[in-house]
Amino acid sequence: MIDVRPCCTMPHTPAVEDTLRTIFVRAGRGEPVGTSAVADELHVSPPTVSIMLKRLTAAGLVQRTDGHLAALTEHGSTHARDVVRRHRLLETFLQRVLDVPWDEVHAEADALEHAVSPRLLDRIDRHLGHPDRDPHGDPIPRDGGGIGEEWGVRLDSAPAGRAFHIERVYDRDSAALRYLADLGIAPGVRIDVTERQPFGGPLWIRVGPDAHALGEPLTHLVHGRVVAPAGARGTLA
Amino acid sequence: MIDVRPCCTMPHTPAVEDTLRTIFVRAGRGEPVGTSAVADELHVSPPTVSIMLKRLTAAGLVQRTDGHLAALTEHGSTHARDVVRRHRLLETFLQRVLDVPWDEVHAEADALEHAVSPRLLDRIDRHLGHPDRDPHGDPIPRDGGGIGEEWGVRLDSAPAGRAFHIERVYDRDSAALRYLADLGIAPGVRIDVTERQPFGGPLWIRVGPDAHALGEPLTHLVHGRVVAPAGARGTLA
DNA sequence: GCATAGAGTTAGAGGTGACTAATGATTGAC
DNA sequence: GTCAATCATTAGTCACCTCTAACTCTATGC
Ligand SMILES: [Mn+2]
Ligand SMILES: [Mn+2]
Ligand SMILES: [Mn+2]
Ligand SMILES: [Mn+2]
Repeated sequence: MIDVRPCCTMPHTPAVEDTLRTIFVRAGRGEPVGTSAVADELHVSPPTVSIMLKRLTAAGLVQRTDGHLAALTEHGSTHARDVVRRHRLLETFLQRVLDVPWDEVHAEADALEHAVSPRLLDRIDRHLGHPDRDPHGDPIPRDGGGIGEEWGVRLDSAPAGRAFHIERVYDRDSAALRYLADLGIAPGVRIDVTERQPFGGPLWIRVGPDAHALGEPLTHLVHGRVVAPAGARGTLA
Repeated sequence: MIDVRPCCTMPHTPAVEDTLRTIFVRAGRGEPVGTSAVADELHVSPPTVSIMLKRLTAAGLVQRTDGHLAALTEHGSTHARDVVRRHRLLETFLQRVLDVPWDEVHAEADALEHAVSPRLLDRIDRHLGHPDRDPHGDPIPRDGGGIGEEWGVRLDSAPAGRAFHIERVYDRDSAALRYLADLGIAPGVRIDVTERQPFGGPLWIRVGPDAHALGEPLTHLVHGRVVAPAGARGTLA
């Protein structure tokens, strides 16, 4: 049995920080936060996460809800946001200063986030001019709140015949990011949704002059907002 | 008892890497590498180092000599040099790109050195233009050997009445580095040794127009070479 | 109703890294 | 020559992180 223990007496090890960050991001995306889901993202076994969640709960950083799901307490959120801030600032720095490609920054930041001191992070933030968003369009939390964590509309639920403004692309899957980048899909890009096949069939889009069919898993990674009827394109073409 | 185990089966944890680096640097300075000395530098207890040295010995990375002293094997040297390369490249990057002050880069690099991937290190090296030396004048090891680890003459054994070209300043003691920087003492600077007091008394030096007395511990941190009689100054003044 | 699949947890174990306290070994002082 | 200081090691604990194997629970399907 694990004792109840205030958060401050628990060391913030890499495993603890990674778990907090994962819960924060998954919950932000509105996905259920279960033991196995977290285990998958962290590449560890479910028992490892089970024990970790128990420790985090005892420390008052996590609350368990009905069906074994996990949610951050307010205190847990504060710590998680700090880790997310480090992670996203580092991603931004790696891309802007060292030209690390889009699909590699996540893995590098995952390691570095546990090794940057607050002072160093501050220098990085200043050097970048206090950026708002990381290379995937994810908001960088600030001390005073700042931009929220809202994820907008997922591409697979965008209506056909409308334009779609891409705001965020989920950064876990490196190969998927490379593929999407090849297609020209990135935050800030506007695409047209031309056709939606039912039952998990492909979603047809246009990126500039090029048409592409996206499989369902890919569409789950892209978030943004529906902006205008695609009919406007007809007047241009 | 710890089994004999080839190096490749032993994880290169931060504790392992820090120990290898510390042995490498201490040995490079010609100082005896004992359990307590390493423990002091790593801020851990002697038993912790004792056990670590036993593991490193079993892995074929360290050899114990006569009086319990430790020395790196050739294989151990290879790994240690890699850690030192990461450490010094990071120090250089932090200073040149992020303006981290001289006396802080060591502590930051001590944490980051365990979190940079080979790919990222390569990008850092390229971004810096493959630097030779870190902010303290320490040589950055390269794959093909490169500059050696020689430490030159220690300032306390420089003769009075001669000029002294500073090549390296030992980077462990942050407060000492700050003090020396205030005095204008840094790699590449030339000073004049004006007077040597015996029995650990102060060493008098001139940095440009300013005269300073250095206590013995400080003189142990500065290495370089004796370059010319200080009498040459008289013709200038 | 019951079997099965999926998710979560418990049990048991091993590796790493850290500590304190006690014990050996060497050296230097008196 | 003995005592004390210094150094290294051993012994004994403990926390953390990870695993596999086994168990529980809860839908879901037939
Ligand atoms: Mn991480
Ligand atoms: Mn990101
Ligand atoms: Mn280190
Ligand atoms: Mn250095």
